[in-house]
Amino acid sequence: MKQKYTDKKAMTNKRIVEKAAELFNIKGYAGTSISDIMKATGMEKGGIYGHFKSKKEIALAAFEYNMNRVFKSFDVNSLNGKPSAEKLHILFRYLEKMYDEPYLSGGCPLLNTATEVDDTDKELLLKVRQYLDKFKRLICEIIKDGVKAKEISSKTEPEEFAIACIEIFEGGNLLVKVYNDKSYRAKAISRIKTLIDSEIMR
Amino acid sequence: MKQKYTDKKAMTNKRIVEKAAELFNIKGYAGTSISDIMKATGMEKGGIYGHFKSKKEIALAAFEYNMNRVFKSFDVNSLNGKPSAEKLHILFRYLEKMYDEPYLSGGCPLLNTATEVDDTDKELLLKVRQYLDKFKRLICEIIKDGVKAKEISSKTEPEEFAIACIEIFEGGNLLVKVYNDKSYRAKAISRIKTLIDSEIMR
DNA sequence: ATTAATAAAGACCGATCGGTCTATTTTGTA
DNA sequence: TACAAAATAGACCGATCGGTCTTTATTAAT
Repeated sequence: MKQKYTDKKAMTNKRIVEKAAELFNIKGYAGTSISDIMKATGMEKGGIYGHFKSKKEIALAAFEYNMNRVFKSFDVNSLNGKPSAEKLHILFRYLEKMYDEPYLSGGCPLLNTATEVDDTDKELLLKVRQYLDKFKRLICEIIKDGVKAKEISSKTEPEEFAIACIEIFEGGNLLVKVYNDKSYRAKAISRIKTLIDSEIMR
Repeated sequence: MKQKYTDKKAMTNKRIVEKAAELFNIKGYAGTSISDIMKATGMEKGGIYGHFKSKKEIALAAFEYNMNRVFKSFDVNSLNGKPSAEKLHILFRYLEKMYDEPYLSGGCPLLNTATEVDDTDKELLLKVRQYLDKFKRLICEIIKDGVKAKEISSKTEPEEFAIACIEIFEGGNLLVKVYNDKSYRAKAISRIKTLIDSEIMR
């Protein structure tokens, strides 16, 4: 059977991506070398290049891995039936937990990757954009549902509102870095909560 | 006279810092090589290392240069006598202009530098912290004056408020990068304005 | 057990990295 | 104009970069 080969390949592939994802998120794309990945995986160069054709291919896979790790375990269906404000609150509380070290070291991959590659690598920037769009859409859908259910003022622009939430969140993530203090993220999220409440009809 | 030597040295030093500042802000610390700086300045390696003892010394000077460029031409005294809300509005309008390309290519140096070095270079991170503190203090002082003048509610926490403004601003700067669209900064600033107005007593 | 296919190892490549050192040029002094 | 000092050039260094290629293990099929 061909299954066993494929399994092994997939497992090794995953090991490389996992380790590389952490390195890239901490030291950046330019700051991480193949030899760093070799040390982290315990593999030799030939082994790694049997899985990826270039450093950038690893970086692309690593970024996707980090982003999926953040969002994958969020169950959208668990929000069903809840008021919009609570939905958003649950989302950001979830993110606060996901962004905690050591689960995700190096901070927000969106923030890290965007700031590094925006002027230097279109392909990676596009991937960042895709995931930020996804993040935005998630918030947008909650808002739209809330407006439909007449919980949220119809004057609320879902896109604008989502952008506002994301900017506060990422701004918070930045200050977490600068002051090495997670409470900035918590406070940012509580400001997002205030913003949400101000859009709720009563 | 010794003056002429010193002048020349200072001028060359400035030329190196200027060019390096742009490169570091666009390509990052790890992504910028000495040979990049050689090309940009038209100087040879020996000349550059006559001015700085290491790449990091150049990076430190370059970051300070970028930050001073952003804040230096802001005249705090010009705010005298104006209402607090207008003071803050003037500040962020000023920043919006300063952050426009091509005047400052590569985006916000605070954002760029913090995200790259937070896990890798304590010295640079400290510099970032210093300038972010300065930024925060500037906003804080305006708020405190406003509270004293009974324009702003005494319930407003100056520190918290300043942090909120900075996070929105930097979040906006991040989205400018991701979508390559300056309007995200403008919209972020208009949300900061809304935030300010909500603290004004009427 | 033999053979074919796959995966991984690791020697090797040219290019470039940050940094040093000496030779040369430019500048100021006498 | 001769000399000293300061500034710059550029050859040179070992280390490391990303990437390739051949050899060696490992695994599956016969």
